Order: sequence, then C-alpha cells, then structure tokens
Amino acid sequence: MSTPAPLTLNQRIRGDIEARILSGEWPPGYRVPNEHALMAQYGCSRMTVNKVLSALAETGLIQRRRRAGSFVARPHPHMEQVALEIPDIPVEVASRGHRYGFELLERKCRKPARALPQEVEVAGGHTVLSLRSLHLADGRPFALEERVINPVAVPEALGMDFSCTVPGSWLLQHVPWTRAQHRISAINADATQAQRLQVATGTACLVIDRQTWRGEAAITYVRQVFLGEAYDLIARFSPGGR
Amino acid sequence: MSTPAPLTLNQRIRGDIEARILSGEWPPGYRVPNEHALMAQYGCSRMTVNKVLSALAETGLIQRRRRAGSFVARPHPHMEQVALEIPDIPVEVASRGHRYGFELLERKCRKPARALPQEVEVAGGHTVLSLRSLHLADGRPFALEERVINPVAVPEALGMDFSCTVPGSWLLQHVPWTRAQHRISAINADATQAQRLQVATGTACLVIDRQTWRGEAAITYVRQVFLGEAYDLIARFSPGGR
DNA sequence: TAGTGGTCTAGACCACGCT
DNA sequence: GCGTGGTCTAGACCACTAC
Repeated sequence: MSTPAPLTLNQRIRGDIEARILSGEWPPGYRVPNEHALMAQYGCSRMTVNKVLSALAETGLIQRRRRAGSFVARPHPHMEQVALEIPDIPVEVASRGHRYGFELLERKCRKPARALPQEVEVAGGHTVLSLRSLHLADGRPFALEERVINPVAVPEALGMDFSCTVPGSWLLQHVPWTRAQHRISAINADATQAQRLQVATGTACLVIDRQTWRGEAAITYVRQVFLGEAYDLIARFSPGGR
Repeated sequence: MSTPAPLTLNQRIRGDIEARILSGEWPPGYRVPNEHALMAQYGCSRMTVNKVLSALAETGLIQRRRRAGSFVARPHPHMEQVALEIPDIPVEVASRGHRYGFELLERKCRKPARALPQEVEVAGGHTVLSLRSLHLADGRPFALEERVINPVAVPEALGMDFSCTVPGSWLLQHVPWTRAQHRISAINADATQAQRLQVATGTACLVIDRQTWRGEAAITYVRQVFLGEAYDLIARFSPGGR
C-alpha cells in the first residue's frame, strides 16, 4: 500500500506544481517561482526545472513571458479543444456488446459527383472507387457508409474485394495518413437512407463526414450516417493535456 | 522571399526528421538513426537530439525502445484522436458573420431531475440553479440551451442576473475547470423544442451534452440543441500534434 | 553483456521585453 | 539595463532489454 513510486525528479516537480495549480493554491494569474528559485528549492539543475515549466506551458497550464516570469494561465484559452475519438465502427459495435456485421451494397468505379468538392478532390482528375455499404449490429442496421477512394493514391484498393473486408478498417491498417478532417452534423433520413437503415423517413441521424490526406494527396472521403438515438460520440478533456 | 528563418537547431533537426517520415523516405518500421549518430550528423550534443526524438515520440510519429532503437510508427495507433473545438456560441455565431443575440427563457432554483444522472451529480445533494435559454443569430433561433449549475461550487452564479449575461461565456471566464466530457448525438426536435427553434416538429438537431468538473466537484451540465442543417462541428488532425 | 534510451548536471551565451 | 526564459553543451550515471 506504500508508494510504489519510482518517480523521476522531473515528474515529482511537475506533479507538485500541477497540484498547486489545480487545487487553487496558485490561482490564475499567480506568478510561479522562477527557474532559479525552483532550482534552489528542489536542489536540481536549471535544465530540469526548465523542462518541467516548458511542458506545463505546452499543455497550457501556465504562460511564460521573458523578463516577466511564468504565470498560471486563465482556464479557458487553449483548452477549447477536446480529444474526440475517431470511431472504427467494428470496434465500436463490439465494444457496445453487439455482434458486428458488414454488407457491401455497391462497388464501382465512377466519375466524382461534381456537386461534392470532397469527391472531386479525392478523384484528382481521375475516377474514384466508390463503395456503398451498411454496418450491422446484431444483424440490424447500425450505420450507412458512402465512401470514395483515390485509386491513384491507393492502387491496392482496386484489387480488393470489399464484400468481406471493411473498407474503413482496411484503409486504417494499410494506408498511412497525415491529415484528417471531420465534420459532424445532423440530418433527417431521406426515404432511401431510412429504408436501408430500417427506420421511418425523417428519423434524426448523426452524420460524420471524414476526409483524409497523405501529404497533399487526398486518400478517401467518407460519409457515415448513424441512427441518432442509437449512436453518440464522446469527447473528453483532462488536465495536463492527457 | 528568402527564408526569414531564425530556426533553432532543435527545430531544424525536428523538421528534417518529420519531413523524411511524412514524405515516406523513412517508412513505418524504419529504424531512425540513434542519438549518437544524429549527434554526429548535426554536430550537436546529445541533449539536443534527445529532446527532438522525445518530442516526436510524444506526438506518436516515432516509437522508442531501449536497446532496440527508435522506429517510425505505424500510422494508426494513437492518431485515433482528433482535436474538436469546443464551441463558444457567441463566438461561433459571430465568426459565421451573424449578429449574436441571447434570450433567457427561464431561471430558477430547483431539485435535480432524478432521471438525469448528470443533474443529480451537479446537485450533489442540494438544489441546482437551472437556466433555460435561447441563442439567436441575426434574431433567429440558433440553439436551445438547458443548463444546471452547482451553486455550491459556483456561489457567485446565484448573484448573477443571466438575462443579459450569457451563462456559458460567463462560466468559461470565471470558473476554472479541470475536466470536461462531451457527448454528441442527434435527435428529432419535439414539439416544444421545435416551437422554440421555429422549425417543424421532427427536424433533426445536433445535440451536445457537456459536463465540466473542477477537481472532483461537478460545476455544470448543459444540453445544447442546434439546428442540424444550420450547424456542424469540425474536428481536425494534423501531423506533429498541431 | 553491451548498446540503447532516460535522466540529470553545472555550466554557458543569447534574445526578448519590462522598467 | 537587467532579469527572465530559450537554447545549447559536454559530459555523467543508470535502467532496460534485445542479443
């Protein structure tokens, strides 16, 4: 029950300072002791306290200004971002205790829809590999997915039979991406969507539009339509950035 | 047009390595030169290259293993999180080029709804300050907000007249929080919600449930209901964590 | 067991920006 | 001007683990 703590000096100092800030002992605007003072207090070198304070500044807990000193930050700047988990649907379904199923509705190569700039970008002047599919949980519709893939960036995709392979999971595992953008919105299911999801027309659905890039090349664009009542996204924020 | 680059040595080395990884010159699994080699290559001390490699490891671009070396990471682990901007509604409305307006519909102290565990937690055995309000863009309904505040954690709130002060913005600026959780879902507007938002009953709405804590104390719980077609959330991921 | 990363030291010079 | 943080050096000892 005793501390099994082989904490590094760095972690001890960081923990000390974080605790003072989070407990309110050092309120927003409070001037943190400077590096020289902390160095003396902990009997360590300046590099060590500098590393701690730099790390705290990166996470936004303190602000550092030359000549002025380090100050406990006001709570909101910067913390306006929270971590949103990207859902991998098979994993998501399994973690909810359901049996996952997949059904490929359509697979073809076609021209991009000119009305969808994302598709045009993925096409890059060529055709796109278009996949329309349905994700199932315990045999019942869970999400509808419309995806286009850039066959120039991902030539292996042309040789894949996606009737048994989930395109999203396959792409995640085989194609490295460096940038992604997600747009989250809500729509009323139209007649086609409602029929495929086996709900009434007009049912509220959560929509995720995701586009990924590798360097400058667009890899894929996907629109996933979830039943609004059966699905939700969770985003969290905890102190220290992690 | 020339490089105005007063880059630090640290940034140069980090940029070099990131470029090689992102360009694919160093593919996933590639063994990055060890610290001694980089030290020689750049003619610098070990601390300098160590700081670079540690930073790259923190962002997930490389993995480091004692005795084995540093390796370019496979793309997906860890990158399953993206940064989601928390919307501050007045700012959000203004940034979309609209005039922001606010209307307090109801303000009272009451018992928490037993069916809502979030309200019970915010209450902590006491009553909650309950606020129901409407956010407007160019005078038209933009979002409906139902909020409860813990009056023990935020006693100043009891003295506030929120008819002119936006509760969310006020809380953000006056109450530091250390933890937050968001749940995003989609609903069909019920009759009351539809009337207040001036849309047809059943219109799809994007819902954000947000709860914040300071330490172990729950501060506030809020449900914001947005028009699904008029609003969306954007989440991005870029390399290097930022 | 030897090579690798993890951590730390005791200095140093410099740039910035309050005062 | 001068105190602060920003960066870097040339070492050091240790822990871990793959070989």
